Amino acid sequence: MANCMVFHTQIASIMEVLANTAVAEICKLVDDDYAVFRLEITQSQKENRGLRRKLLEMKVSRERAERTMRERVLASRPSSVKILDRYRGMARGTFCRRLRSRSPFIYSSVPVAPFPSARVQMCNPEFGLGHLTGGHRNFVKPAGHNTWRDDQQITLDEGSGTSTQHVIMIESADGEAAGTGGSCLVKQERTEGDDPQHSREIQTVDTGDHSTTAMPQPRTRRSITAVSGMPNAVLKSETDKETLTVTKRLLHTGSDHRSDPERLRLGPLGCPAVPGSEYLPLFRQSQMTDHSCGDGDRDPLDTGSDDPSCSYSTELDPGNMPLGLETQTDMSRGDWNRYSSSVYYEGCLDKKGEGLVVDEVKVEGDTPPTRNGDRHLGDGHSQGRDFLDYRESLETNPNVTNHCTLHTFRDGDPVSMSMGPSDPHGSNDRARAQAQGGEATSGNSKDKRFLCMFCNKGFSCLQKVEIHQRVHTGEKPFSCTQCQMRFAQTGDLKRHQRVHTGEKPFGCHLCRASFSHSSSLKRHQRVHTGEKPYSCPQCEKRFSHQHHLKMHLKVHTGARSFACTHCGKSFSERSYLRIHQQKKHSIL
DNA sequence: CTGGGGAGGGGGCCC
DNA sequence: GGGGCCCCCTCCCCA
Repeated sequence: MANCMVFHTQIASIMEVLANTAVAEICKLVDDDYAVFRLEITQSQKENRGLRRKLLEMKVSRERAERTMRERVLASRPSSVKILDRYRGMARGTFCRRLRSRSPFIYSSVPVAPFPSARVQMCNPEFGLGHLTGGHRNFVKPAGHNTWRDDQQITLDEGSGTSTQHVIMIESADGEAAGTGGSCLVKQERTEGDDPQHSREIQTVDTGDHSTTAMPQPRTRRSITAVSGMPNAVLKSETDKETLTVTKRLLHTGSDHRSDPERLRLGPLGCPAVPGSEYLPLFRQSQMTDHSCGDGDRDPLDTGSDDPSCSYSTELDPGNMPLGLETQTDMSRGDWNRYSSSVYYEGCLDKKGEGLVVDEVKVEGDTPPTRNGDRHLGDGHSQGRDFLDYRESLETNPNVTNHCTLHTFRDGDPVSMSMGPSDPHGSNDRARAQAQGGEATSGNSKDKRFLCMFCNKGFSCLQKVEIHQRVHTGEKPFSCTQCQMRFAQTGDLKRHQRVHTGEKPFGCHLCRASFSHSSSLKRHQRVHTGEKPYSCPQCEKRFSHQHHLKMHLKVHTGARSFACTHCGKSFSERSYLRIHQQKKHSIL
């Protein structure tokens, strides 16, 4: 019996040992698996971060590529604004004026004249020779001149090269409405070499000619407290000696977001540093006023939609000169497209002025989704389109606050009024229609649960989302072996290859015409049916072709977008201009 | 010669 | 993958 008890005890102890061993092994396995899982999770997280980083880099690289493209175009245009290296002095009594120019390097009108450190000056030969110092002509606007013309030359004097100065400018959108009576504040900071008597940092300067004329008091006076905050742009010369900090802050948030300087502040279009130039662009934004009531004063180079990046006909109403930086933009002719990226990207130059650093992608969605203007932002075809579509997609984001009254722009866009064959009074663009119709995305239905990470648009399956997102990422995995063109969708490539093969599978059953596009056939068949779905809203004339209507609308608007650079003669179409130049100027 | 209009080519994108 | 729509571009004809 005793032996039996001992035996049982031994067995029990053995069982316990075995159990403990088993538990230990199980725990070890669990720990190992846990470690493996953790490692995998960590790796996945790293991959995710890497992908996000790549995605962001892709965006930035695309943005830079576009900017480079624009810079090339802009570089060929004479800039009327210069930032001088040395301070040349400036007379007292210079007022803050609104700068406006076609140049992309238009900055701020900063009335810093009373200070030796004045560095931003307005110069206009028309106003007479001001104070000549050091070979630089600084012009002071005389009494009686309340306006600045397009052709005014503007000189920005950066002051002495040894001092670091900050010019902070405040203006408000309602300054536009304030007309000439508005004012702006200029905060000027000097970090070294300041004359104590000029150490005032804040000065309120009336933009009107109050010194000589009894202009009404400005309706708006900005508080200097609004100056505080981070500078929106820090620009540094290549010599790294001078820093010009400009802050613009919107003090009045009116309903018209077109003039929102925060939104238009600095974009890739706004800060293109001219290669090889030491001049630093500060702003290029709303000076690109393009009034539809063109009076022929447009820059011949400004060919409307023809010039994707350099078209900023800036026609101001002399009697209603707004204030400060020009922030009004007339998008009535699709000008949004010209600097769409500047609208949606907040950027600033890095310290070396090497390029834009995209801080964030603004998704305010207050940009009119016009694609009727100029879709050519960059290379003349698809590059700009991507951004437009990206912007357009942003507008469809239900999470995006849409402050913009889209119809406001479209009302001014004669082209978009009657473009749709089914809807002669607007919204032929489906995305636009969706946005306008309140369905911000096409994926609100239950079966469209796969959302685009960029625009939140919904799709029914993951693959469709992936294809759609190529719109945003610019990915074009399908390339043509014969012409190196690339496409985001395989169907597009297949269709494109008919260009090389000559295949035209879509034949008209009423005639012998055949087409490579099904839509071309359908469009062609209107020849037989007499269908003219595109009607002019102004003269009730109808067209079978959308482009016909678009061209026809120019008859009403008087738009002449294509100007000859040799004789200045304007044409409504590029082909007319080309023929003219071939015949008149022997330009091929 | 100019410019309005007709028509086709072709890419982007969505369903 | 195909169909379809939208858009821009270009060429051509003709008053």
